[in-house]
Amino acid sequence: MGFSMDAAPMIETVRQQLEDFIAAKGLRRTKQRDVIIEAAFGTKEHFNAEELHDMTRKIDRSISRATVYRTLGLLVECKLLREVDLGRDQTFYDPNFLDKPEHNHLICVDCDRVVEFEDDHIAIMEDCITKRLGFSPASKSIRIIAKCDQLERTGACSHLQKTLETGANRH
Amino acid sequence: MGFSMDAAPMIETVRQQLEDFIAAKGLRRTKQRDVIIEAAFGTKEHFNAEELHDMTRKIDRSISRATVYRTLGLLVECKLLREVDLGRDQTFYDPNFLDKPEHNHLICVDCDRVVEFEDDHIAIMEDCITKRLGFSPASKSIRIIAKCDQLERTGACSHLQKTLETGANRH
DNA sequence: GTTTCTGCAAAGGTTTTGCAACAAA
DNA sequence: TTTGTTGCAAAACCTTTGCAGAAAC
Repeated sequence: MGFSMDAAPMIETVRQQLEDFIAAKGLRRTKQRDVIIEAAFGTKEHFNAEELHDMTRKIDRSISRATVYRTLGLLVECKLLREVDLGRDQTFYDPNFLDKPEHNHLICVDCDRVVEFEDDHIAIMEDCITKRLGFSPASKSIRIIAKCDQLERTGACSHLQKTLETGANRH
Repeated sequence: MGFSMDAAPMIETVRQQLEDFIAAKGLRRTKQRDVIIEAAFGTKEHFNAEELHDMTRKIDRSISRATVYRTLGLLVECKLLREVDLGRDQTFYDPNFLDKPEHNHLICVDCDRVVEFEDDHIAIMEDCITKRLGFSPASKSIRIIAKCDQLERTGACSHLQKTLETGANRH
């Protein structure tokens, strides 16, 4: 659940890109960094540091929280991973920006679902606004907070059901 | 600096709105809450809890950090204040949503300036996207990260200068 | 062999909370 | 008088960091 079928080729791309970054910076490739990448890009879900730590420990129990935090910094720095603000307390990380560099997020207040979406008009509008204000575009993050139609209509939402059953996404 | 000339009438509106909220919930009006409101809405700048605590202590030195945090929660709950994510570590609060309920933020990576803007097209687009994905709009937050044209062109930015001189906005 | 990396535990910074005294209604 | 509120200090929480040993080059 939550794991992509075609994650394997993606992970090779990621590994290569990190290796280049490591070489350029005179850093070292380690077993821990490989495991953390495997965990981080073996899912298409967003995760926080604690969740990634749990995922890595399923592969190698000895990996420490500190190493997870340090590697997350590295992965963000070399642009393999992006920080996303989902309106929760911790920093979340999104492994899907390699596939879809321009996507944004809709967050449901009812069922906590996070839906990714792309829209070409947004980029154009962002350009206009930025220039109008005397700046140049650097990046953007559009977060839409929404209410679940399914819940409103039927009184139940499949995602909320799932969340309650598995205890996932609790915060 | 950073204080609005017509803050006084605004504060009366705020006080009234909080009073209604307090009455409806069976809470109490206190000296501390009055002071915190005076500080929070006596500026048009965004602030974090620590900064608001400093501002209140200029009016009444005895007000504690805990009360500031608790009152911030109250003000957000009754929609007088809104939390904004400026990409920094702490939560910031924006007192300008009463005046401009639909505004968004542009944040400069060069000079840390935060510019508020409104744009009617955004609301329309947000509606389209939300409905397309099977949700109903609840709220949105668009954050544009930009680069300062002034700095790029002239090698200096008035805001950056000011920031360095006064030590404001440091983080 | 040198330099980077790791795990541990401790520290850092922000926000929340338990509690006894206090103030509002 | 009752109930909500405050200030203090401690706790909780996420994240970073110092250090000695281990691993990569």
